[in-house]
Amino acid sequence: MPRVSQQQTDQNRIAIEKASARLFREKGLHGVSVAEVMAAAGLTHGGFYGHFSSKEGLAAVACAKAFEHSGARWDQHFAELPERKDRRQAYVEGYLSTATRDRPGNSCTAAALAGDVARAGADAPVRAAYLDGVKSMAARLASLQPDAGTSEAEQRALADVATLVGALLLSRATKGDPISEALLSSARTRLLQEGAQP
Amino acid sequence: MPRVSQQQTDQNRIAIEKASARLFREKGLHGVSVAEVMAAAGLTHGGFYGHFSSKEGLAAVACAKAFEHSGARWDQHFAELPERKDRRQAYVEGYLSTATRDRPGNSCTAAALAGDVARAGADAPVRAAYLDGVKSMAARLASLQPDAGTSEAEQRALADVATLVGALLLSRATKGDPISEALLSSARTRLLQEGAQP
DNA sequence: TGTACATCAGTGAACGCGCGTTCACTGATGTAC
DNA sequence: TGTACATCAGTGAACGCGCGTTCACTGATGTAC
Repeated sequence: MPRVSQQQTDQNRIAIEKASARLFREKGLHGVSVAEVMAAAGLTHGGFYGHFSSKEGLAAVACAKAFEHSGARWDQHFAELPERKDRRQAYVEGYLSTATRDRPGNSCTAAALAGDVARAGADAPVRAAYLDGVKSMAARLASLQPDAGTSEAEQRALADVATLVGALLLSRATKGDPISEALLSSARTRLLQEGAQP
Repeated sequence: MPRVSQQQTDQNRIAIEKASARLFREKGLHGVSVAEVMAAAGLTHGGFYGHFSSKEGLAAVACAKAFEHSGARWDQHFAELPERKDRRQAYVEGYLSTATRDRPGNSCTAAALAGDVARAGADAPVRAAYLDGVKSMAARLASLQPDAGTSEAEQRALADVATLVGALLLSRATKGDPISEALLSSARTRLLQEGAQP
């Protein structure tokens, strides 16, 4: 069943992006094969290079889409929470939950890909997408600071990002031991105390 | 030149462990081949299975050794710093430095392997070694709290670990952009402020 | 609107390559006398 | 102490496998008339 309508082609591309955004977060950039991504999108592997120039290229797109999707979800959620303090609490508690820990394919891209991107070459396309994503996450957290708009708020937001990402990753890596939950809870405590201060 | 003395055999095993402890941290558990590890130890790949039952088995040993080595280095360093506050400051500043960021093969194992271990199966041998390592790192941080010995100190130590690991990983993943240094510096600020409190 | 045909999205076999692991072999080591 | 020989650590070729990527092919799509 070759040659498919333009509309179907677009849908297929979106399906590839969606599947890879999930699978790369779940299994890592080198833990998923092109064939696996294509199968998850309901296609066969040969058609991949009609949509993307390489697996590396897809990684960059998938990373960007994953960040965008999470960001949009938070924006929607925040629309229902007018108070800045409620937003911050919802963000921190949602992020540092066992539900988030147990669904890496569907949650924070910064945490899921940190290790892989840290090792990616300086010219790897995924680095730029990841950098953008981290910046937008930091900007979101800065906007949730009581003194949002100041450079102190930006600074504190960066420390928040580090604490969130570190706690989530360590919690995943130690899952099965009580320390996994303890890491989430102690980071939650620190961040919500921190948020109460100027 | 086959059959080597017992002493040489032991040295070879140590060389394999040392090389893998560095390479796994540098390139990830799946980013280094058995042949690469053996070559770095000055051997050929075939002899590997005389020392270890599998690559997975080596990963567990290498992870444990990497944690032990770092721990021992800090213990030595702390011997010269009698004051708890100086120790904490030295630890935080040493950890959150660009030198540490730029030498992943030689620094924090918890940060270097977090992503890989988070994705490793529940029965992967490396998980237990990693868990032990994180616990000993948390214990070290707890001993540096002003109220060391209390459960609050333990809690705070876990949040410290999360912040350290997150900041280092994100700093590596965003290297090349000023945010990389900003992440280190803002985490440093938070942790040293935090240390000043009860 | 209907028809003829060029286009091209997707298929699946094939490629070259590197991987983890196995194994027959080698010859210095270490032991038994 | 010296000799004969069994042991076994390390070698390097080979295995089967899965990967990223290529490509000849297919036949519905979309266009030109």
